[in-house]
Amino acid sequence: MDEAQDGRKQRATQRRSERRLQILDACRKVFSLKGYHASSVADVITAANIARGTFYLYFPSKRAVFDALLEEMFGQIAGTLRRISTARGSDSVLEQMYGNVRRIVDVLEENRDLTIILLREAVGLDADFDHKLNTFYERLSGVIEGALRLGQSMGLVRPCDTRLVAYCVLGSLKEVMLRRLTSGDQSLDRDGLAQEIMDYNLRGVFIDPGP
Amino acid sequence: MDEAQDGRKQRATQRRSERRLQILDACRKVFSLKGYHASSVADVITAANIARGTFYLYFPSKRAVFDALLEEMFGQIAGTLRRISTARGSDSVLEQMYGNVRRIVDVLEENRDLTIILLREAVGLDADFDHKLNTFYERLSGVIEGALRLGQSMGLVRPCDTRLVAYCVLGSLKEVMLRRLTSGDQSLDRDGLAQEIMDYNLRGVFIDPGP
Amino acid sequence: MDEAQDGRKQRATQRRSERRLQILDACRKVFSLKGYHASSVADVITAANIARGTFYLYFPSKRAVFDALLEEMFGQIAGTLRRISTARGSDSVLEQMYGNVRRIVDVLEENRDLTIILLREAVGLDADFDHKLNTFYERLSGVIEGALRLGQSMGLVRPCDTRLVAYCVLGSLKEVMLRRLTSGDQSLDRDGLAQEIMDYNLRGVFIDPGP
Amino acid sequence: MDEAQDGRKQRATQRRSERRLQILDACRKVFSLKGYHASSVADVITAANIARGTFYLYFPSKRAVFDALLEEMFGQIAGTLRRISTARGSDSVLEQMYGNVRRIVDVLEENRDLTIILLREAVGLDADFDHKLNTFYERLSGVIEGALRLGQSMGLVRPCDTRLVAYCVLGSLKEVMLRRLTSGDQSLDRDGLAQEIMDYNLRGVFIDPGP
DNA sequence: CATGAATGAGTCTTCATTCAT
DNA sequence: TATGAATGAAGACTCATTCAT
Repeated sequence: MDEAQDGRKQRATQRRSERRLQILDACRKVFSLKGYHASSVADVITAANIARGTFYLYFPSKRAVFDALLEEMFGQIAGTLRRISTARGSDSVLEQMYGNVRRIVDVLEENRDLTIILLREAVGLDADFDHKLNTFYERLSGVIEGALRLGQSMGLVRPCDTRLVAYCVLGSLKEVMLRRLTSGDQSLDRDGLAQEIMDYNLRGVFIDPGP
Repeated sequence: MDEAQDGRKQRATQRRSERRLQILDACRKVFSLKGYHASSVADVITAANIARGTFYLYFPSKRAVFDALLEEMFGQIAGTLRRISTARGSDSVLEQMYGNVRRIVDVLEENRDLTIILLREAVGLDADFDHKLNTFYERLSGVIEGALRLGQSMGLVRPCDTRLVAYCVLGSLKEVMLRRLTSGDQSLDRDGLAQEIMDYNLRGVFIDPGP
Repeated sequence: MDEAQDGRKQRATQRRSERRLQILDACRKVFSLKGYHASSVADVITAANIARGTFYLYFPSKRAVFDALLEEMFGQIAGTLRRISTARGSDSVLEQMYGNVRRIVDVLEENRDLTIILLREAVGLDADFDHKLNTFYERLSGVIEGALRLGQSMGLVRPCDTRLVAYCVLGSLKEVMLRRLTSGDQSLDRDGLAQEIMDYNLRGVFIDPGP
Repeated sequence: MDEAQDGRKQRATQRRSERRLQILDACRKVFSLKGYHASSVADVITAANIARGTFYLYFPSKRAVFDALLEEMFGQIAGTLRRISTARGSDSVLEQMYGNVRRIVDVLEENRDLTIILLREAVGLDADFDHKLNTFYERLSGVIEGALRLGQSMGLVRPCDTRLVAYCVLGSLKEVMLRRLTSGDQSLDRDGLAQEIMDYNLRGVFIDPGP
């Protein structure tokens, strides 16, 4: 393969990936506005300013776009999580936990559109779709469960059904963020929000009246 | 009106309400299997073994059935909740709380189909639908928030953003129950489940390492 | 057959025909308000305050009612027409013609509902229906054509294609009455209306400028 | 935009308008055969030999086609009418009138399908539909009324209620043409037909027996 | 690569008519 | 005779996907 060819191919690949991003951007906007199911391919191509056929040149189906968005989101969330370190010189465990929660809140708020899509779009329109979304949450709760197990081994987390509690943690986060993002209520700043979530998950709501 | 007529009318009313239940049952089954949006009226009438027109004789639209199911569910849940009493001779506060959680778990498990429908139904396809579902959850979280406020006034609940924490509680319950009901994992019995949920919501996951 | 039986039968027949009239009345009202096609059997039985099945006990179909109304209307119109008489002592031919037109106007205005139905409801929803309505108008134009022929033989009507002109007469009457009844414009009284129609049909619109 | 693109666009536009005409043609045929209301979209697409979706690609609804046909017809009719001129050197007033009637007859006969649709379509099934059709005839009778007024000011038309007489003229034309087109009776040629209609409308049916 | 016209299976809902009671 | 629950064929319209240009 000569260099001219090589260069041409690279540029082509680049153009292709730009186009892809353009479509993804449009979908993010459209889906978050009307919801995945209510958004038609017509909406998408209008927003992306491309022809109908072009859409199918970059994605095999409407659902494939959703998959890509899902993947993107998972990557971002996973990327923010830091393993709790007990190494000498590290921040306190609580501080590290708070950091994780805070960063997740940041990611979700900064990807408001995507987050709303994820939290609202539930299962039911097609089996494939169901499976993808389910898997996504399973992966998330898997990460949380791992953290809980680690915490237990470090004596930081009380004995509990880690699988079940992971779902609790995931569920509380989902519900709070969905309400926050869709209601637009920003009376609490991100710090406060992260703190409340942390407090709730770490300590619950109870004040032990004592013996 | 003579007695014969009276009797006929009564029987007619009864038959009518039986038919209605038959349709509701079919919808519960179908909706919980495929989801509300993915279920067509055709699915429903097949399951109910009735003619297309008969469906519309008992419900003005597909959504009306959903409304009815929603109402039924809310009634059941609301009916299980008991106000925490500190009157002399009452069970301990913790026991009363546990009772509430346990009864909710019971209701949800015993209405598996309905619960699954509620927990997974997508928003976004129909504004009316969205609104109904939203309102339903708002009512639920309102109940929880009221309980938290009461708890605070009784010195049982720590100071917190009750609205936000109510969403946390709701979210954790939703997620756990959805996973349990859809995965079919019954490794934990209902008592254990209620206990875990209680522990999580009351005490969080943390063991304070102390000073 | 004994007399008791006979009496019973008579009373039954009478009840039956009363019931029939009650239904016809309701149909007249309903059809004239919404039009035949837009009126459902449900509308009719509500208006008649009878059960669905009862309707089909007295009429084999919705269209059959329309036929009956049609017949009734034709009878009334035909009944108003008087043969023009040239016998000594009769009113003048013009006066007799005016009388006919005037009586038709009366009948149509006094059966406003029925008239509107007839004039508005056109063909197109079912072949049977088409045929009935067509026949009705054919009978009417037949009567008019007969009158024209008679007029010709009496030297009162100019030579013309009587069939075609009969349609013209019928058409002009239909259109004028439809507009009058549906617009509610009563700026002209019945006398004036009849006079204008007569003038138009007898003399046309033209003033011969002369030689 | 380069020339190749330009050419492509032009051809596309042309194909589009051809398709549109193909559908309009099919509708004309189908509607005139069964009537607008009785014709289903299924009938139309069968006749046009296109897919269901294609129909909705060119027209937003079944009624929209009707609107288009209506507009087309009105344009044709309005286009045939010539204002009566009394300028020196013009044809005689009678000849000009005859010309108008004759041309209308031509248009109606040459658009047989369309004419039949217009003349028989039922009102009452759809308010929008009713309104469109009504407006159409109001426009037509408006044109006629204007002509009558002009005639009066020129001393050609006798004093009369121009509005009412306009309806008479319209009605007579409608009825005659409907019968002619649907019965297929062509015993009279177009010249004779126009002459009869003219005579009827100008002079009526009467021979004044004189004093 | 890009286009957009064409497709057709699938959706909810209506309503004249029948029939067991 | 009267009832009204049940029927099911038919209707208009949507939209993800394909494919010839």
